[in-house]
Amino acid sequence: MFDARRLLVLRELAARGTVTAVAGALNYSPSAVSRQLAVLEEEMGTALLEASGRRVRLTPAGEALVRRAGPILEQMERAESEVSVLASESQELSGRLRVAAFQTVLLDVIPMALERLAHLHPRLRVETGRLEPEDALPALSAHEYDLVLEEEYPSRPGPRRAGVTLRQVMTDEMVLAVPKSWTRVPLRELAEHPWVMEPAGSAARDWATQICREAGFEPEVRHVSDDMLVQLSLVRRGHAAAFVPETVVPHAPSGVAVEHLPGRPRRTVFSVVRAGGSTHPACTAFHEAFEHAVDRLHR
Amino acid sequence: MFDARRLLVLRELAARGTVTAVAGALNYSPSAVSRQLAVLEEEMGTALLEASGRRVRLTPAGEALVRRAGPILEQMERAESEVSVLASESQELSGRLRVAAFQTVLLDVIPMALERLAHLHPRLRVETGRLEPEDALPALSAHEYDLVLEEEYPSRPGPRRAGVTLRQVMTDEMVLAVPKSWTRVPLRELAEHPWVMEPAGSAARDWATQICREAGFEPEVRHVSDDMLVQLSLVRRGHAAAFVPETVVPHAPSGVAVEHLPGRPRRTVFSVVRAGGSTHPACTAFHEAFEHAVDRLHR
DNA sequence: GGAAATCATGCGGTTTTCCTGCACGGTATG
DNA sequence: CATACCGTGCAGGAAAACCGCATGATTTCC
Repeated sequence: MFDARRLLVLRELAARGTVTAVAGALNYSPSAVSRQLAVLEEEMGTALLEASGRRVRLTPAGEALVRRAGPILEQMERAESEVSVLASESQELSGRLRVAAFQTVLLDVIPMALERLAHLHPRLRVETGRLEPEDALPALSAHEYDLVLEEEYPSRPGPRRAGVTLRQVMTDEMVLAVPKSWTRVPLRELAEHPWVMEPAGSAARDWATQICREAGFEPEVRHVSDDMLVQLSLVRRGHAAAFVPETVVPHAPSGVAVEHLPGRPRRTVFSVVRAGGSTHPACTAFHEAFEHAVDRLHR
Repeated sequence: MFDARRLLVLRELAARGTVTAVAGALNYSPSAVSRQLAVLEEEMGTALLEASGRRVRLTPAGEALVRRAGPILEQMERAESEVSVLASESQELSGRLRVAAFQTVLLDVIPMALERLAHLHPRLRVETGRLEPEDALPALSAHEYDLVLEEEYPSRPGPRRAGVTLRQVMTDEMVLAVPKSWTRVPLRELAEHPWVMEPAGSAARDWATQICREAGFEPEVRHVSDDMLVQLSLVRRGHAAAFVPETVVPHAPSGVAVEHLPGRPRRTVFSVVRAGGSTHPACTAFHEAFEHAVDRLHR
């Protein structure tokens, strides 16, 4: 019988294409990954990959094994979660939970949630990191993180994904931030003013652009930043208008005026975990703490 | 993530109750088993077993993990089988197949099947062993054997079991063996003669006893042996009558007369494999060779 | 077309893991 | 109360796993 943990390596290889990339994702050296795969081939009694130029390609047997890997690893994680649930009834929650998030929740909600978690579950070690949305899912399935927070904007449904469980954890009104020096103007009259928006291709940018178009103009994006604090600074100095989530408004310096948008659109924030881990007590505890923090923040 | 192979150890513990017994079944030392379980507990982050007298008992978490173990190990084996099927399309069948059987098939059918397998799949190493029927299933799930042959007698359905796949591989007429010196007599007139039968509690013994009772008498079992050759020797020397499968008749020494039984009852022989391994090419090849051998034998 | 970058994979060498044998402490058995 | 039995620690030796580096092959880029 083979070591199922090696399936993680094989699956990463299928996803990333090169041994070196897998090594980077799993914090191994390339030679270690190469050896792991060689051992897996021995255990399986057949070749799973073949040289293809300077890279390697999966054989049909390798492809088949990758297809089987998901359910196996998911079941293993389900078992782990169930055992942890049973264990948490009689002992303190412990272990490690690695959470990836983005700036606007890292600013306030996450620290508040961490505070509560540290109090309720002192032996649970919660690590956080920032991750670009496109890296989130790969990092999740590579076990680089255990829980990823993502955001979604109205009428922009995100892609539906397999092997993970989503859960909405907060919603957040999107508001308009403009310099106080500007006269109070309706949205459509900002056509002539410069904007600061997030980088092209991001969900926030797409949504912002759409809002402007619906208001009848194409925004002049003079500044680009995915940092809300940078955006607010630009707004304060009179360089741009911006759409920001309500959560960051308390961080807005004086000189920034905030207005509701028509229809009061809201973004939603949800957590993504590997399907097998959705019932893990650490995951449950994080959700509880996160939602508790959101409650406190909204008061 | 934990090493799923340790689930095998845990499951054996659940089935056998003591660390020492597990060690015996898996060919490990008791301290190795103890260590494996301790490591599994570390990997799970919680206790899976607790001391109970001089033995050890599973905790609720341990019980839960055992329940999860079956599907996980089965899926892993299914994956292994699928990979082997793919591999056998492009390369010679290799590896090892451990087969447990009982005497009457070990005498002729198995050697003939081995001959064919050695010819068709020279790189497949087939090992055989003899096993008491009650040890067969535990040995199968402990991966001590990969395929077990069992026999079943008419109107004595065996227990239905989970996690394994059965397949009928031959049927065999049960005949009456008596010394040639005895006058040709119908079954019912053997009431006064001594019998040799298999040990009490075996399926063969139960069936034989039932046959005699249906013929109107209680057999006088003067000799007990599970060895058909011993039984036939006793018959030849005039010490007993016996029921034997037709397969062993060629081994009967002169001096043994064989007669059909009323209704020509047949025993069936079937193979048992772990459910995940039923599609493994080595398993398929064995079935093919076995059935081929049966065909040749019946000609 | 050749130099440089990229990629997979071997080879020492060190650290970690895993197993056996043995001994010890605790528990049932007679 | 002696004896057998069970689980588990502790050396010690064997195997596995990892890294860094070097090598050979291939692609990319100038």
